[in-house]
Amino acid sequence: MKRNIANVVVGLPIETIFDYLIPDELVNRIKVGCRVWVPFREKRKVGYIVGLNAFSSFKKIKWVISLIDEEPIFDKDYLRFLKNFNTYYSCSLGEAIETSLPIGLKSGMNVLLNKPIAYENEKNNSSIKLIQDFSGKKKWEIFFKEILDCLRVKGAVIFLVPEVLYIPFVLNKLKDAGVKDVVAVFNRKLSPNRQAIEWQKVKNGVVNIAIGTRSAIFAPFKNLKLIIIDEEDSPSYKQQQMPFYHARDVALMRAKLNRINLILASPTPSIEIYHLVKKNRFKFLFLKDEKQLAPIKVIDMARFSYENRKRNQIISLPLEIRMRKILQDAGKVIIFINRKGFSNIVRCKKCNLTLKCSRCNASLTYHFDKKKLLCRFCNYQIEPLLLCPNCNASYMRYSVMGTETLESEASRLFPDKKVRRLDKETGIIKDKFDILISTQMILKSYNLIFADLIGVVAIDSALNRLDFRAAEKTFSLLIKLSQLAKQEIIVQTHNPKHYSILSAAEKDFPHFYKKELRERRSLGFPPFRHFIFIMVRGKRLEAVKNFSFSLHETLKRLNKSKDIEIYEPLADIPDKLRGSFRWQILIKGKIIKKTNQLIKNGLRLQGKKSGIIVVVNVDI
DNA sequence: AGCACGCCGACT
DNA sequence: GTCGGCGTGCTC
Repeated sequence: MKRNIANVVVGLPIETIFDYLIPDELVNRIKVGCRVWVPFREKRKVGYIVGLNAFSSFKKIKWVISLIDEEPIFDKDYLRFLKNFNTYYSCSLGEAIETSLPIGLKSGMNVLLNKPIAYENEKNNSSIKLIQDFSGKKKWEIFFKEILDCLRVKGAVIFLVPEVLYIPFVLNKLKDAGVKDVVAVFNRKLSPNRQAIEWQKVKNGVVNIAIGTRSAIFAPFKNLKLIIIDEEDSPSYKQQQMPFYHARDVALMRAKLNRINLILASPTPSIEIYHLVKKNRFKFLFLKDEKQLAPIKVIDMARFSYENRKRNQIISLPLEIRMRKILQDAGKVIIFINRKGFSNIVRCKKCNLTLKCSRCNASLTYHFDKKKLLCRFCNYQIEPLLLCPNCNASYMRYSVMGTETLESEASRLFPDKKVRRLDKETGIIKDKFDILISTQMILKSYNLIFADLIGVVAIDSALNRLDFRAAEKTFSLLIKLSQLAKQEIIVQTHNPKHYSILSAAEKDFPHFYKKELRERRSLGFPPFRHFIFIMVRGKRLEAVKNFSFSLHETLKRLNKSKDIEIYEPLADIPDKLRGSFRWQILIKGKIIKKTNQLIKNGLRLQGKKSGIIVVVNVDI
């Protein structure tokens, strides 16, 4: 029977599979996985063949214009993975295919592909290993051993790094370790041509190693046997655009379909991975090492608040004294401040109570524009308080702090010392410093910048952050900083008893993870529930709000499952970005597939509205 | 997504 | 009358 009907998907948010007639001269050349040019509306578009058939139930069928690839750009195995991907992340198969491809291939760029060699993929027996390494050195020995073992049996490796900056570092490490193989580099910042070349190297089996950022997880190796994810807990593995995939979860997906050894490494593993590893009794290597983490000293700011208020300083007296000593001995100091912007927590000046949402345990934050205190998760909101509801004796402080303030304060305290600033704007600093005022950027310097003393002055803004990972991020931040300090860390906090700060100070990992997991479980947070956000945006606030609330109603009405909770629409933070208002609906679900199905049904029933864009963010 | 079709208000 | 705003629906 002549299979002259091509089942085609396109890179649009449409789930429909379109049928096209295949011209006679192409019938024997066209294969599943090939790209074709097809007429689509009044234009031509790149289509991806996902099936071949002898019949079509569609009447007004059009002809395939031409064939782009003589050999498939994805095989059956990879297509299976893409199908898993598109159901999980609630996008179309066409969008899934296009996210997996280098930029140029979407617009029909020609590539030269070899005939595929038969390769038998072993199924379903992946091993997962988590490495916790403080030195950032010992893990490399394991990486290299695994890589060499893998290459020896003609397997392929994907090595993921969180930042572009790490790629040359890893390449050098590989060279030093005697890995002479050619390596493909994946990174969406490379030119389209370069991306296509690197991709072809993988596809044609010219290389067996791919290194890169997030998108490297799609490297189309037929013989993939090993995936290494360094700094596994880095948020940069999560794409902040549709489809909102997480490279680590995509790795798990690929590992589920083929026999792959997955190695995840971090000095501070993510809660999700820690839980997964413990639950399934995967291998967990805890590498304590000769270089101990610097001791962390906690300063209870409540006890120094009087002096501080009088001095009107961010740097507390004990920290200043310690700095003076270190600087006298020609040592270096880093003052770490959490965010460049402003903190917006509300705290009682006297008893240090911070206002929290009773339902979510998340801190309420003050929103200057609305003049309201609100919880990000459940829409709980109250009028800003003047007096503290706890002690009734003092009024609430709406604090504000930034890096510039600190810089001038440090210069004033130590006029003869070189004060420098490191944040996203200033970039990586090259000149010497005595005192460095730094943001989160310091953690991206791949442990190249050190100091004798690190003062952490605004940890509370990390702790009171508006997301459920606040405690986890605080804990890992302190541990990572203690890798960079030669002598000690001093943490100024109003929450000296908080378990994330206490367990960091005591380097008590099991305690932290146990406590945090218990908390997450009781609140119905990940990893015990999936968080899915339906994000609604548009130019007109009223339209966005109306749509959100109406969609919320529809979803509520449709939902029959006890495993799915749908929360009231809530303005995103910031609620206006690049001229668009953004609202979101949080959905907590036990099973992704079921939850996504409900969302899909809800969106279909709700219909589209002009000027309103809806995207779905799975596993925030 | 992106584009055509179609149905109401403001205007030469 | 008809120009254009945007709401609706479809793309093999």
